[in-house]
Amino acid sequence: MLDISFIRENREQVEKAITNKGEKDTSVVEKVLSADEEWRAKVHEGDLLRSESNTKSGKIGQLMSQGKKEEAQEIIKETSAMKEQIKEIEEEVKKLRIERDNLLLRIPNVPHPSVPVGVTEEDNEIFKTWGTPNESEWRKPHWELTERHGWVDFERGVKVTGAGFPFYVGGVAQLQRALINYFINEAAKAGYIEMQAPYFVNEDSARGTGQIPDKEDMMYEIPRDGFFNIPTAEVPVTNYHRDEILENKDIPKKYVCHTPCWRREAGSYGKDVRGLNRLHQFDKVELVKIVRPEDSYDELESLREHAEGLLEALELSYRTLLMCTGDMGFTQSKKYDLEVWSPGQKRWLEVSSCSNFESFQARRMQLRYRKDEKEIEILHTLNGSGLALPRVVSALLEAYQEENGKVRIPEVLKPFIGREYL
RNA sequence: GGAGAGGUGGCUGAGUGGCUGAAAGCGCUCCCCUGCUAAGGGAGUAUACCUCCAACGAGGUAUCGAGGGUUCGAAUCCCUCCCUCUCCGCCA
Repeated sequence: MLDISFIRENREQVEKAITNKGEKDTSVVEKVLSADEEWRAKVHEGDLLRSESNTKSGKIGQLMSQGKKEEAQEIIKETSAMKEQIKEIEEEVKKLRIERDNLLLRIPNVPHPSVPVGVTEEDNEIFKTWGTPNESEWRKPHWELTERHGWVDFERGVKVTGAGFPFYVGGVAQLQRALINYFINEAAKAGYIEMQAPYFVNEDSARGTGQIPDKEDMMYEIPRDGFFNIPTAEVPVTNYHRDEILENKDIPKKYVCHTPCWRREAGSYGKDVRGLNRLHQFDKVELVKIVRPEDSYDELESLREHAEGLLEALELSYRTLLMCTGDMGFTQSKKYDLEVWSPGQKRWLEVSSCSNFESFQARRMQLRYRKDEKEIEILHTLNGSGLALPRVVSALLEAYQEENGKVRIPEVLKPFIGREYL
């Protein structure tokens, strides 16, 4: 959610942001401004009336205690008349407020000036490439390897739950656990506080990070209890400090959290979802930062570098994309995607997405800090995967396979597994 | 899940219809006093929104778990929900 006064003062910039993010109709800005004006006028009208009524009610109290019942009766008549009017205005205020806020929630975050303007993924900028994508023909896709070794059981996953909920068995289960440990350890070294979070969140939390409204279809729901399964640890971890005013000395906050993630992924099919490429449940280690506004872009770079460092330590070739305005999503102001090279599939797989939300999420969730004695300011939030597990696993299996079908264990993971081959 | 108790400011805790945005204490900030230090005195110390102002600032409204209701007027009375605690049940 953008600041309404920011929209008031930077109307053209906001309209341009909407266009650049791929929405043709910018009339929502016009609408939100006029709704806001209407709302403010009504609020003022109500405030004045209530003030008058409060004064009169006070007088009634005085008169009553002095025993002047008749005089009091006079005023009671007056205030009774006002009562209905106040109620009416209050209802209108409420209606206008909801109207304004609904419009406000439909305005996307404004992209940072450094973000390339574009429409589709074609327009994303290749920010950097690390390593050389291995093109050798003999390398098999990971699903052949996992099948041969019995490492991932898709069929029984279907039987027990449904498509997209595989079992990991033996080597790959071990590998995933090793990766999770490695990722968390690295984050801890970099100053992130390790956290374990709930796997369900309530509606307020889903709204806080921007999953609702509009993106509730991505989440699994537990309607009986009013919960959503988390689609990413971003949701519980960022909401951890929702509705709080943090002390200046406690900023920045940096958290690392491993959770399973559930996503309905409606409408996807074909080779995109083959093997481990796209699942309904997957594990991810997530990095979340809550920082001072003036630091957020530096923090985005260090977040990206941290995630890149993990792939480098695993010696997996990757590239980093700077997402263009049209491909970056509603809530972000700047976003990098990290894509690892999958030598068996000969394609890039997204394994991390590092974003700065500026104050967009923090404003929704009233996440603030005391800047000094006089001022309280909205914080900036960021998050990035560090990293998403299944695609790292597939790239790893494919990259570390040998022609005889065996899979070597990367150097940095050996301490966790304790042998040469998986 | 059943029975009972309760949710007030950064914390502790008063407050059962008007003078309570809220006593008192603690904490914190600033000032004063004091050379003897686990001392004393004073002032200040919630958040959001609206209006006015070039600005410093001034004024108003709302908020005592959340939402609704009663009333001229609600922290205080009524209803619903959420949460916490105690006992019982269940349980990794």
